[in-house]
Amino acid sequence: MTDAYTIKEAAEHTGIPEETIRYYERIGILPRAERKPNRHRVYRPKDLETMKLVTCLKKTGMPLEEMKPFLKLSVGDDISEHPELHDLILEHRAKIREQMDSLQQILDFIDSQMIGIAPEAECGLADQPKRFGFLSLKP
Amino acid sequence: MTDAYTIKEAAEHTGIPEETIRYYERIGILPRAERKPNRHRVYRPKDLETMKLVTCLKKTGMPLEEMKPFLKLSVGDDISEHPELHDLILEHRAKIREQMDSLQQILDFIDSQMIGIAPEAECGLADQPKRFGFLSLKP
DNA sequence: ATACAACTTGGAGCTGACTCCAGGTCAAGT
DNA sequence: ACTTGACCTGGAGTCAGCTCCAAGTTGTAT
Repeated sequence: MTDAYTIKEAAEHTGIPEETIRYYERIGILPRAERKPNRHRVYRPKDLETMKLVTCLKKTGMPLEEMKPFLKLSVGDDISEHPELHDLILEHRAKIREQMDSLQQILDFIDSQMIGIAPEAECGLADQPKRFGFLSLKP
Repeated sequence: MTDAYTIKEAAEHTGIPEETIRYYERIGILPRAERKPNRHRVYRPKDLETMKLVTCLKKTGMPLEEMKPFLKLSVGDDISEHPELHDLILEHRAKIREQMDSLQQILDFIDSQMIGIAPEAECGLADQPKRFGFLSLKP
C-alpha cells in the first residue's frame, strides 16, 4: 500500500472538502476511486495531483465540465494522440492572459482613481466620474 | 432631453442584457431607474457608467452583494464620510493582486510544462507528472 | 457486547446569477 | 379601430457548484 490516503487525508492535503471530492467523482471530474474491501475510497499520490490540478484550473475560472478533457489524460499520454488538447490548452492560455489584462486594467484604474495619477486605465471606465477619487493610497 | 437612453440602448452600450439590467435593479445592485410617464425606464450617462462599473467589478470576481457599498456612493461623495470604503477597496485591491499572482503562476506552469523550461511554477503542482509535458509552444 | 468514529450511498436543498415567461400597458403607424 | 413593437411587472425556472442529510456498514476500542 504505497502511499494510500483516506478521503479525509486527501481533503486535508488538497484543501478540497470530502463532500466535494465525492461530488467530483459523481459528476465525473474525478475517476471512480479505488476502494478498500470495506468500500472506503483510497487515494494515491497521483490522485492528489489530479485534485490539485482541478483546484488550479478552477482558479483560472475554468468550469468543471471544461476540465474533463484535460483530466482524462493519464500520466504517460502523448499529445500526438490528443491533438485536440493542444488547441484547448492554447485557448485556455489565451483566456488566462485576457483575465490578467482585465485585472491589471482594474488595478490601474483603482490606483489612478485613488492617488490621482490616472494612467488611463480603461476597462471602459476612463471618464467615470471620480467615484473613487477620494482615496489616498499609500503603497 | 440631455442624453437619455432606453433600457435597450443601455443594454447595447454596456453589453449587459436588458433582463439582467432589470434583475440588477430588482436586487438593488442598480438604483430604481427614473421612469417616463409611460413607466419605461430612462437611463442617464452616469447610470451607464455605474453599469460599466458593475461589469468591471464582476471581472475581478466580486460577488454582486459585495458591490453594493461601492455602488451606493454617489458622484460627489467624499471618502471622509465613508471611511469603511477605504478599507473595502484596499482589501479588494489585495484580492485582485492575489488573483493575478495565481494566474501568473498557472501561466508559468503551463508554459514550463509546454516547453520544458520549468521556472518552478508552483500552484501546488511543481512535481505533477507531466500531464502537460507534451506540448510545444511557439510564443 | 456495545459504543464509537469513519466511512458509504442516494437524494434533497441551497446560493448566486441569471433567464424566461405570461399577461398587461402604451404610443405610433396603417 | 387595430395591429405592432417596445416596454412593464411579478413570478417561476435554470444552471453550476456545492453542501447537507438520513440511513446503513465496517473496524477498532472499551
